[in-house]
Amino acid sequence: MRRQPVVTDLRALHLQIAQKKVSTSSKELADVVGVNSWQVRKDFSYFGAFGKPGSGYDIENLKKQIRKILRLDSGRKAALIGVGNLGSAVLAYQGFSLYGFDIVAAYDCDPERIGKKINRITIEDVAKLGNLKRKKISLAILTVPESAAQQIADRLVRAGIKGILNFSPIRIQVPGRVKVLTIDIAMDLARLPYYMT
Amino acid sequence: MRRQPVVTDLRALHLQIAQKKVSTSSKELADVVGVNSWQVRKDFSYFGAFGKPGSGYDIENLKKQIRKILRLDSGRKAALIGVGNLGSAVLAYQGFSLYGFDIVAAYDCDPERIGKKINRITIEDVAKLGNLKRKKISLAILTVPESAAQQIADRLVRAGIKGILNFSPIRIQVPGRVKVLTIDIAMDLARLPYYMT
DNA sequence: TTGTGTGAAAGTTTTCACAGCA
DNA sequence: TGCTGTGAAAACTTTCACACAA
Repeated sequence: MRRQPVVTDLRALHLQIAQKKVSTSSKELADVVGVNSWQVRKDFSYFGAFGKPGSGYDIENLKKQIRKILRLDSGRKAALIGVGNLGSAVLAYQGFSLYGFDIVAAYDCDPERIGKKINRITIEDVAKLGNLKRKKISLAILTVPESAAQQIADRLVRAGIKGILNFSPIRIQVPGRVKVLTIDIAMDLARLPYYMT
Repeated sequence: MRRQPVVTDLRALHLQIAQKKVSTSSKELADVVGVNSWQVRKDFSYFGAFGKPGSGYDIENLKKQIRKILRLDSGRKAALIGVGNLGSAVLAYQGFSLYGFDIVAAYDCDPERIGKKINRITIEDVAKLGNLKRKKISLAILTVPESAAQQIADRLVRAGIKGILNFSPIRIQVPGRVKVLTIDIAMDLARLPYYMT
């Protein structure tokens, strides 16, 4: 499978909706995300033909199509585990609805935090992770300390989670059917000097 | 230029140092980072020949070489701008020294926060961003709200910053000589459902 | 005329397999 | 023998340029 800049087009579309536009072109989308127009067209062509020659793309329809491609059309639910500074920042962040999904639950092991509310979500005891399945939550955001990450990941897998966004700087081990995406902030920062003059 | 998994090898090396090992092989490194042994060798070969046939790599020497390749050998300094939840989490994180650099300054605009200490760093007034040059800081971590990101980025560029790790979900505009790496958490999460079964 | 969708060319990365050194 | 370093093949991605539909 290929890289997936189609995601970035979703954000571009939202910018154009904010400008009350009804249709757009591959050139306009490309300018917003910083690529070439034929890259946008090629990426779309991999999944189908959504535009009209001469007039471009209907924004509402294109948005619907991209959401379908990315499987963001069925109101995905996510849970966040570990409500420290990083977890709180992610919980408070408003940008998820843009992509058609919501963080609907948060878990922590600290009794001080359990029961408190952040952004309308009540923090639950991590012992209750088992209820993820009942709540039909399939995505997890893992913002726990490194030492707890693997153990919590195991429990997430048992609770039926299918995708994990992992913020701890370790490679967590999961069965092949579960997709993990790791964000290692220190490693990302370490990449910068190589590209600096 | 090519992708840069050499960075991930640095972490693997540290794990092996923790195990008091003196030498290692491409196979061992590959297992830790989750790739094939010939991928590790090919990546190294792009920069030189660091190993000995039959016996593998001397860990201390390899670490030195990788740091040199990634330009992490000259004690790089970084500043963090925006000490909200996300900024605090990054400041508190201990993992940067692993890659040979340090966050040595933090800035915010909130008078409540200015003067406070997190992880031995005193938060300064964002009005004093100009002193980055004097402090020989060349990297910045941008954890300010989306609305302030471009404005602060402009000031970072004027203060001589050469690389920015940007956590706001916008494409910030900088001169070509400045390298920006953007981490968009919502977009990363949006990528997951596509890969889920 | 304008702007899509795509086939073919160029460029890059990944994978393989093995010669050769310690 | 054990493990590196690398040339050559395969796979993939990016770029280009243009036929054609509205």
